[in-house]
Amino acid sequence: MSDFTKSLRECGVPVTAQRLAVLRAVTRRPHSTADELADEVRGELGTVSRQAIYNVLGVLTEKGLLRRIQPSGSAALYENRVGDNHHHLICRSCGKTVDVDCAVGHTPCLTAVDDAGFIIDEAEVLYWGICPDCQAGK
Amino acid sequence: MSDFTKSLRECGVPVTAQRLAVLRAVTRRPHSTADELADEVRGELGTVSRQAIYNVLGVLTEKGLLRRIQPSGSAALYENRVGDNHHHLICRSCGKTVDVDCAVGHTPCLTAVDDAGFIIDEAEVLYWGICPDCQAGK
DNA sequence: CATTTTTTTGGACTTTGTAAAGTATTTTAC
DNA sequence: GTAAAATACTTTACAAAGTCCAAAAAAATG
Repeated sequence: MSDFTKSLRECGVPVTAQRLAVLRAVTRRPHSTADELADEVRGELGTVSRQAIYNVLGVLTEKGLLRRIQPSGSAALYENRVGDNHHHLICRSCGKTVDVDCAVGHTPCLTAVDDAGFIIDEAEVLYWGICPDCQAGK
Repeated sequence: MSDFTKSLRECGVPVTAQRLAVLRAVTRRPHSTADELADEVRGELGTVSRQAIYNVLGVLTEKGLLRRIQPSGSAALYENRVGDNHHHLICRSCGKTVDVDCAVGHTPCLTAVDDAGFIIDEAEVLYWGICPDCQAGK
């Protein structure tokens, strides 16, 4: 049984070809949009409906197998690196997105903050800047 | 001359009724979507095109008079509190968004991070959780 | 294996945002 | 102030991202 199959079982969701293919696609191409993942999945399975992709991404995100990030000015991106407190660097020029480990290491911002009564479960950090390639004028 | 007029002049952009009304609307209702702001503006000016709202929000954001935040799963939100390094708490349940001062005070995350060669100009932090009202089951 | 639950499909629809061309307003220079 | 030039606004059309819904298919359950 594949690792992905096991993950799905552990989350209590039925195992389908589409879900396995989405998990593989996200692993191959982290920080991809739903549309890009749909292309990847179709390369494996043939025809897959757009709705199925959105359903799968929604379920897997909800179950914590995937993480969704939504940078300003682009569609939502998905990645399978979950469980650690890493953040993202995004290029304002080309949109390239790369992982970056948390500055403080242990959910830094989550603790030292006036929480206004909120129960906080996640601190999402987006660093905006210009990537090396765009600095070089490529 | 109103403060908003002065701000626009200082940014070198022509002063129009629509721009002033958008600035007032954002001040009255920070963390609003373009659509909500359009309603506010129309309450003041009567008919205003959707495109004008988007144009104005774009220009003012670009000039640094407004700030745009784009939480996952909702349209972009705008606020007029700029220039300080504050962040946002967002309720996963009702979407309520409130300001929160930066935990460390001085662009904390911007400095201590492996920047992968990026030139970083902003660290955007979104804290996700459940607001007091939703905790109370309202 | 049959039943029940859940997912996937396919199409239409909504929301959010952008583009382009023409008209109106604001600014700038007298 | 007034006229010319620059800029913004309106209107219409379009595109992208995502959702809704009912029927068909697949997976889980007993």
